[in-house]
Amino acid sequence: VTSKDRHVLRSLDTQALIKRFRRGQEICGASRPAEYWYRLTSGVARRCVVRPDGRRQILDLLLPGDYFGFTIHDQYDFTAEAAVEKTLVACYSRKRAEALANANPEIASALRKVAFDALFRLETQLLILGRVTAVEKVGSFLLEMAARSPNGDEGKVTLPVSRYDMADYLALSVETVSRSITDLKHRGLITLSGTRQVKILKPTALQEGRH
Amino acid sequence: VTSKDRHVLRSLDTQALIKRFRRGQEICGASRPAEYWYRLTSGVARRCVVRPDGRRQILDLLLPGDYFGFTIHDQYDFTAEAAVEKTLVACYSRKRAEALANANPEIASALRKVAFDALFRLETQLLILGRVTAVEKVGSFLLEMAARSPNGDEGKVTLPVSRYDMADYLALSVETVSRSITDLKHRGLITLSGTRQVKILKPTALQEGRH
DNA sequence: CGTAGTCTTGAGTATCCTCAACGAGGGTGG
DNA sequence: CCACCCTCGTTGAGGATACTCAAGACTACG
Repeated sequence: VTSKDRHVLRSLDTQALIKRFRRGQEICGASRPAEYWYRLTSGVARRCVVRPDGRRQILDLLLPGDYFGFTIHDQYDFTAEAAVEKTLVACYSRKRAEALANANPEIASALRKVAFDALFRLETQLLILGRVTAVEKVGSFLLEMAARSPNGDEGKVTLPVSRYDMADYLALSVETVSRSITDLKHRGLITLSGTRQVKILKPTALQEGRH
Repeated sequence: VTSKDRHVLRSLDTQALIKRFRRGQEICGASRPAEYWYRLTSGVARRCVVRPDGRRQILDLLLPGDYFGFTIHDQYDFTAEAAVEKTLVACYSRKRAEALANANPEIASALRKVAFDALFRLETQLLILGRVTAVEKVGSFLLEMAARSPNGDEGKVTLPVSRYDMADYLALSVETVSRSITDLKHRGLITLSGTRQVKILKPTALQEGRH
């Protein structure tokens, strides 16, 4: 997604509805008519489903600039919730956005690209979930967050979510997530300041994971 | 994706290149220029990547009618291979397809939908990977294959891939996949005719998984 | 200051991976 | 036609890993 695409899509903003959510509030719910496409403006949100066994699986972690809500069905097949206070979301009427896309090829092209972007996020998460050990999963998660953070290149990351959310994203138990983090800390691959501030010291070793 | 969308996209076929692949042959390779979008015409293909530890992860299983090759980057970030003999693939020049989409909103809309379709396949796989036990994963895999097969409603499925491919799709070892299948058989949830012909007897119990 | 939610650590158990062996089927070549 | 090889599929045994249940620290907030 180029900056030009982002700029083109801003022309939708005149029609958009900006909504504000508190932590834990539902942005859109499963099995309700899929009226809108969304862009996260600020804050953090999670897109999740509840599995037959009652567990929650987070399908996507939304950071500012991310588009979501794409579906082929008439209803959403997921629930989206704000993960922090003061989460702002731009809501685009699907009908109107599609009409604009039909009228303007540039918008259609930009829309395609943000959809491919969502595809790429899902692939990345799939690769993380496919890893064997818990330490590998948590390590890859930290690296992905660093890659998606604005200032992540330096190795400093502020985790956008709680350990519980990390567990539901990685399909692990909270305890295992916590243990993996302390393990990485003891092995000198990361350091912590508080529970959310992580500094990545050895990215390549994090990627490998196995001791 | 409606039949109308499928019909609209067939107008791209006049420009398409139909290629034929043997089992195991590479359709497109990682880190090569992403020139084409693809549609699987007949046969089966797998889209996969190799992880840092040398394992292979299958990111998507392509059945007839599935589109693939979408990426935001200039190069493919995956490898696609035919999984059976006589696999036919329609290759659409990305440039020309985009030009046609820009000229014709109907094509652009249909293209969006097949991209959302790919997104949905990925989400489904993510949900399967997130399940806890191996039996649950294999069970959900069988159900998904039944859902995607033309005559799967009856509960009869022909598995399109080997146990090894299933293992790489589910991020399990081959042995565990095999054991899970015999387990499901002993518990009376499925029956086998040969190794690839599965009949699903109790779909709901398969979904639950846990004994 | 108390309470609720978050985070961490411990102990025991169930699950899955690894290594290993063996059987079945399909091709090839003598 | 048969021996041979190769891939695929299954089963067994042992060890590593993650889950569950449980309890205790830390934090934020009213």
